[in-house]
Amino acid sequence: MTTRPTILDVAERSGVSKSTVSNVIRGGPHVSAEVQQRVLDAVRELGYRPNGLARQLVLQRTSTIGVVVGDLANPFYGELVKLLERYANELGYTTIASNTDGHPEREAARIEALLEQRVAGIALLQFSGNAELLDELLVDGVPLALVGSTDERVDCVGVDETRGLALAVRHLATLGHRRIAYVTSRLVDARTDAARHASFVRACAEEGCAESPLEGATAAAAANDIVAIELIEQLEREGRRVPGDVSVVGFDGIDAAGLARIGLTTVAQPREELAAAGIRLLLERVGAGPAAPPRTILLEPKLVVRSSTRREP
Amino acid sequence: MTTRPTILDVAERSGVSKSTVSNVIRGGPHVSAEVQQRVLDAVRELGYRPNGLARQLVLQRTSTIGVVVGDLANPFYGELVKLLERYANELGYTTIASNTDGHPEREAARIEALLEQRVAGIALLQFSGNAELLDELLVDGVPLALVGSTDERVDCVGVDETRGLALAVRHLATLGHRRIAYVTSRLVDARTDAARHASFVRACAEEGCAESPLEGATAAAAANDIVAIELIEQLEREGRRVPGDVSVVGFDGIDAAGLARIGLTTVAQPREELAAAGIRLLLERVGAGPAAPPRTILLEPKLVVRSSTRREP
DNA sequence: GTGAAAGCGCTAACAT
DNA sequence: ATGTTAGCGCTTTCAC
Repeated sequence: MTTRPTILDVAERSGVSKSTVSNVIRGGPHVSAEVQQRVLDAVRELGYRPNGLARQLVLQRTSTIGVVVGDLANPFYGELVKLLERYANELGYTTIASNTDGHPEREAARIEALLEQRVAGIALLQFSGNAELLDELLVDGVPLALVGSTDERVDCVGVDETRGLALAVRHLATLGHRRIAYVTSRLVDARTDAARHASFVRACAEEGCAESPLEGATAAAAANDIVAIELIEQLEREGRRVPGDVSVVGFDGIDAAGLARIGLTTVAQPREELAAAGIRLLLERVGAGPAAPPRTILLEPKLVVRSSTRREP
Repeated sequence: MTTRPTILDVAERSGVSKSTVSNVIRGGPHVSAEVQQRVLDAVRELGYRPNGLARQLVLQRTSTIGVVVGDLANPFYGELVKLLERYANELGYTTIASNTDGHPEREAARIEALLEQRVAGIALLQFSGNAELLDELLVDGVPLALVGSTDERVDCVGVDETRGLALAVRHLATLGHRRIAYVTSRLVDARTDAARHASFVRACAEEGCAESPLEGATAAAAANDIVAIELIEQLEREGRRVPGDVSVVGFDGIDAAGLARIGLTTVAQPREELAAAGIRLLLERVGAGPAAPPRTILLEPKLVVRSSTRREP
């Protein structure tokens, strides 16, 4: 046998029809114990493995969900993808993760590929914000969930960015800082960056602080933890100590931030909840169809104070 | 139209047969420019998207490769998965990444699911070493590639662990260290851990060093960078400075190791080459069939000296 | 309780 | 150059 056994081979070997084999494999009804045993034996002897492709084709639905992420090497998203897979698995779904490296064209291409595989739905992790693409997906009725960013038109779960940055800026203001820089990098997706920067500006206004260039600032809020950690590197290379000369606060709450030698004060996102809600939203959408109104879930971020921030002398 | 258009709808709309549609879609031969245009128009107007499931079913082969990884949240593997996907894409393949959390049962289950999806092959990233499982896969003729670990029975690409630990131990010995600890953690897969520990022991013998418990050691070699970084944390929490009181060297070469505040001396693995060779090996196996003898590619690790190691006073 | 038959959407000979 | 036809492996009525 050079080719894989099919359901027909199992049927032949156990002396029943393929419908009966199908019934026992899927735990269907109406199978006598004796026949069941015969079929199971044949399955084992033949090393039969059901063809998921054929099954999904005839069922007209798959239990695969696509996960598209900008940068898998960013541990925050690596962990999110991992959690998304775990929760999906618990509900009987598998995931296909696709990395876009932050390129909108790649993003569109990966989504297209996912759709050709007829995934049940797609979780978008660092969505580029490409409105045209989103429109197409929406008119196509593709079940979608934005995780970690928001858009009124689709289901999404994210952290309250406004509140997160308010937490960060207030913390800095309480420590006496008044001139605060906002720092980002190319690796932060535009959408997230825009949201955080806007929230930063608002928070500054509320707390009586001013956004300043890094050179003149006594503190800095970074777009995320990776940026924050790189910022600390850069600052210290230039001879400005953290937190001695400048305080730094990050966003996300990656593990590395908690290392004693890093000690990054940061606004932590609840990763487990983000993933759990993302999957829940997505699968509810799969069930409800495109007509149901989109929902937004806003989770509470949490300020974790460590040693990268201190009172302005 | 509540259901997705099929190739038949396109055929009808453009007034040709479905084979012709198929021909233009796959860039097949024998299509007049005029018909081609008509078909393309219909595709666009209908928003037709080929059903990859159906195509793969009839083609009897898929262009998906499965990637099973122990811990996606470990940035070394996150990046590896990302690179694997990139190289696979370049060759016209897509990837499905599955996380096992290091559980052998989950590993077997995820592989089974991948096989039911009829993936063309599987890249195993932190393989548990489950010999029974490996046997089954081998007799089934599943194209396999071990990335980052080795086994004579299958294709694999890894770094020369023996050489890597020799580099680490020699470095430490040159600095005057004689009592060296080997440190690991539960999160390191057993297979990798065993290989590295064995290499460590051999290197110690060659360099005239002795493996010592951490308490009495002046230096430590960690199973990987994550362990090394955690070790530094732990050591300093206990009041032993790094590298003042004890030198630490890691393995892998993750980005975090290069941060000034971490400054971890480590044995770096060439990630790009690992990924590129992994995909190449796997796809060549897909082409060559199970009969071809397995190949092992051993890449050279590189010692990167930073500030976590120094001369023993 | 079990089997026969009709597809799911597509590709690939083989006709025309 | 285009159409016809026979499946790929499976699920699912509907008979028996």
